[in-house]
Amino acid sequence: MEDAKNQSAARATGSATEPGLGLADELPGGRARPKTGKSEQTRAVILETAMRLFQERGYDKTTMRAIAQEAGVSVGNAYYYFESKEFLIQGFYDRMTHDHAEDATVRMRGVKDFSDRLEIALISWLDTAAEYHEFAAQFFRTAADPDSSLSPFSNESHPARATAVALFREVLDGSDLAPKLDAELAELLPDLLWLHLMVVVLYWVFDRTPDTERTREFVRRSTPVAARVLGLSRYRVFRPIVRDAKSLIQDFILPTIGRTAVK
Amino acid sequence: MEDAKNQSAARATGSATEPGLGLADELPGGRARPKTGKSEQTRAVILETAMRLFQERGYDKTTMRAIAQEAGVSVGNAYYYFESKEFLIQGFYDRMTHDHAEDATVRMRGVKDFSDRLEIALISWLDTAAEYHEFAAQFFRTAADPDSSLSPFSNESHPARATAVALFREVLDGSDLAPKLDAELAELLPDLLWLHLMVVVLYWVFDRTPDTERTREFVRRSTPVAARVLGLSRYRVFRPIVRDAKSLIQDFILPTIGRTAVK
DNA sequence: ACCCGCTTTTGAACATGTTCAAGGTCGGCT
DNA sequence: AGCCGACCTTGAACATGTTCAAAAGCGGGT
Repeated sequence: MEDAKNQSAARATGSATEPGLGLADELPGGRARPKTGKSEQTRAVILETAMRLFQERGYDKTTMRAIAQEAGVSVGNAYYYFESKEFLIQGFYDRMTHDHAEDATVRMRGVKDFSDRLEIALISWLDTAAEYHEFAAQFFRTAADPDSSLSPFSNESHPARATAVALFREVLDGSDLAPKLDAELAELLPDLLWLHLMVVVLYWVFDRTPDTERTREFVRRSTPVAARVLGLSRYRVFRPIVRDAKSLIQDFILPTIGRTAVK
Repeated sequence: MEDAKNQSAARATGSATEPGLGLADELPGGRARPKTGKSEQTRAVILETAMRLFQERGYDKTTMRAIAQEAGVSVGNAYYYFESKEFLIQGFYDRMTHDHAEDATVRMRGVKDFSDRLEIALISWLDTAAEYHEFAAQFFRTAADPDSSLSPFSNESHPARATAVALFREVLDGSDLAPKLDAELAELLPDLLWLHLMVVVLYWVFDRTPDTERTREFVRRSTPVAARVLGLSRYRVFRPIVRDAKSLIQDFILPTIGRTAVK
């Protein structure tokens, strides 16, 4: 559990932040390394090829040899840029998060009702992720490993989560519910709504209905309930229970998922 | 996603129900097959050996070759009894569920307060699972695969879940809370509490504190909140929201997790 | 005793993720 | 030009889960 971290690894760092179309024109005369751009390009080719093959054949059926061959490089070269096969998934993760945030923002424009905004954000995720549902299960298995850096919670260095949480902050802030809420609670909500998305994702992964219609219905049904619970939270009677829930979330949930926004 | 199910597999069926000490003395002159007991014994030896090695070295570090060698059989023979390496995990799963139910029942004896009973049941699970925490992560990754028959929800043929749900029914029924609850809600609760356990398990898998102290604290803090929410549910004001939540659970949660008790 | 068919067992072969020592490329320095 | 060192690239070798055709028990019918 504490080993296997000292081989030739330690390469394949950073990047993975670009949605996929980067060509490294930026920072022409960078820090201290020449950075011909050639290297970045090789990396990009490998990633693009992998993502395409994953989508065409699924994760398990896509071999590293096939990726290397299609990308026109050697197997070892792929490993020079990506620590393991799993790390190639990161590409999807980042791209999806980016696309989702963009799409949801557009769709929410003009909508004020919190429940509606939340539903839009979640449905938007389902639409964005739709084309990957086929092999999402295999990808999910990997993401569930706490030791993997691909785990949605835990493991720092995940700007994707920050992007997603920011989106949910927008869901809340742009709604008519925001001004009515307790400030402290409002502070926790973006992370909590992201957690709601994680639950939806879990549901979605297991969903085998056509077009994941069941998950969509689940979203349509659960968002109004969530909205209603939040709406009620400001009444006096609930003061104590809201306090409990808040501290529970603050002390035990957020610290575990990477405290994106907490101070 | 729909293939690889027609090879030499289809063996390695049933069983996996015994906590581990079965020797097949029962049913001496069984149905139609001789069933020397030899076969069952080989299977048992392989399973026991595998479980021991998993515990000693972890899941990934235990090779099928090592299991076979230690068990004194050939690799192929292990595959004759177990469809894959993952299926060996089932042994743990079943044993733990059994031990947990037994231990929790004893510990709850005499305790009436619902919150206390729930806490006992959950802490009991943590104690039962403690020795496996080391390699639980690796096991968890497998369990997260919707296509795997080891997934805690979905995939029928899991008596373990029924056992666990029955335990939580006992948690509720033996408490002072039971008579105060709406009958319909009470019917859903066992499954819901089992879901609570699943959340705790998720938390536990990611928990790296000594003796998983953080998870224990999480349990101690979350059970009173759960109890309070349930206690409140019988008041009139909440009628509508309870109704919403109930139908949400009934229509979307339970059917997905294998409707252990629903009718 | 012998053969038949079934279950059980074997071990070599296969597939695929991963490693690694060796070599190649390239920009700059002398 | 020629060399240096860092960065890239290669492909064979390795580790391990899995398959499969063949062989080895084994029980009963003749």
